[in-house]
Amino acid sequence: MASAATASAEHEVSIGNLDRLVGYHLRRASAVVGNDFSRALDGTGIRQVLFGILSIVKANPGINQGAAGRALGIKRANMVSLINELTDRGLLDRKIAAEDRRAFSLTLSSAGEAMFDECLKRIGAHEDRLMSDLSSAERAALIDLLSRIEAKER
Amino acid sequence: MASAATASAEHEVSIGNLDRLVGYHLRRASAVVGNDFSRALDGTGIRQVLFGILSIVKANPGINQGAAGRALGIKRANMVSLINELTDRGLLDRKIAAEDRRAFSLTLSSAGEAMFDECLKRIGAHEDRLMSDLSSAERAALIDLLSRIEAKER
DNA sequence: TATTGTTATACTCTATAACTATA
DNA sequence: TATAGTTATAGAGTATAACAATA
Repeated sequence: MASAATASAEHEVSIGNLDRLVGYHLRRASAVVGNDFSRALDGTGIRQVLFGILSIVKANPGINQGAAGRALGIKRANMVSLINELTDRGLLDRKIAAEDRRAFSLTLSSAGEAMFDECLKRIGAHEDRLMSDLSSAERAALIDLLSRIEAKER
Repeated sequence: MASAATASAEHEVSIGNLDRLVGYHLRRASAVVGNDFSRALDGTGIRQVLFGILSIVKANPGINQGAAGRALGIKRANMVSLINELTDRGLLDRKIAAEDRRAFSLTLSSAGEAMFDECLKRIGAHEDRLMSDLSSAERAALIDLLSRIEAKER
């Protein structure tokens, strides 16, 4: 006894087996959040990846590109232009690492700190808005479930 | 009293505030699942988007490109080459819709049905593997939570 | 006028291979 | 030899604008 499809804007369109796939819902939910993230940070020029870098540099001052990229799942080759973008904008300071002259030591500039704080404030509001239908226990449970899937990376 | 970071491969790298952001974990988990999806369907030439289209056409025989794209969050312009790819490979049948001569009516060919079944089988195993640390209740709860976030699309 | 499908185009993200300079 | 950063390049995914045919 499948319940009749509720009359929606598009007449009777089912997504079929997709509806039971975690991967499909991850993709869609991630896209919804990503789009709203962009709107929330509109005018800052900061995108999801860039905020990730600011966050990891803030948490690990002096970290180098490779380690930051590894922690974020970004390939070294792709880190180059991202780090350039942030240093060119004056948000990151980059200097040759004392212990390893091949590496760059990254820190947030004061402009970077300010940008980080502004973004974090907006992101907090953005997440609260999108997660408004979840209790705080559900929100924590969601993060826990997602982390357990992330751990399956290979 | 923050607990000391467990000694991991990379020495003491924290992702900072990212760890409390649903959006970050959605991105990472979605990437992990997407990568494993690719490996699972290796050799079929079917990617996540393409499987989505096969699934919706199977569930809604005769649907047109626009409606399928709308249900999947794919722009009409981007549907064109995706549908071409599937029809060129003989997986989809496309014919001018009787009721609206502007539109194409899409159905799975028998090769498309076979491909869908094969993919669904592999995807089932892939999801079971990735979700092996979640109970079935947790897996259902996860899909429910993600659906509630998807509903926030605008 | 609005909608279906189309073309052209561009930007972001991601992936690989080959190079340099240091270790 | 291995690693840090770099360059070049390619393929996906996604976004917009403008057009023809049909509604």
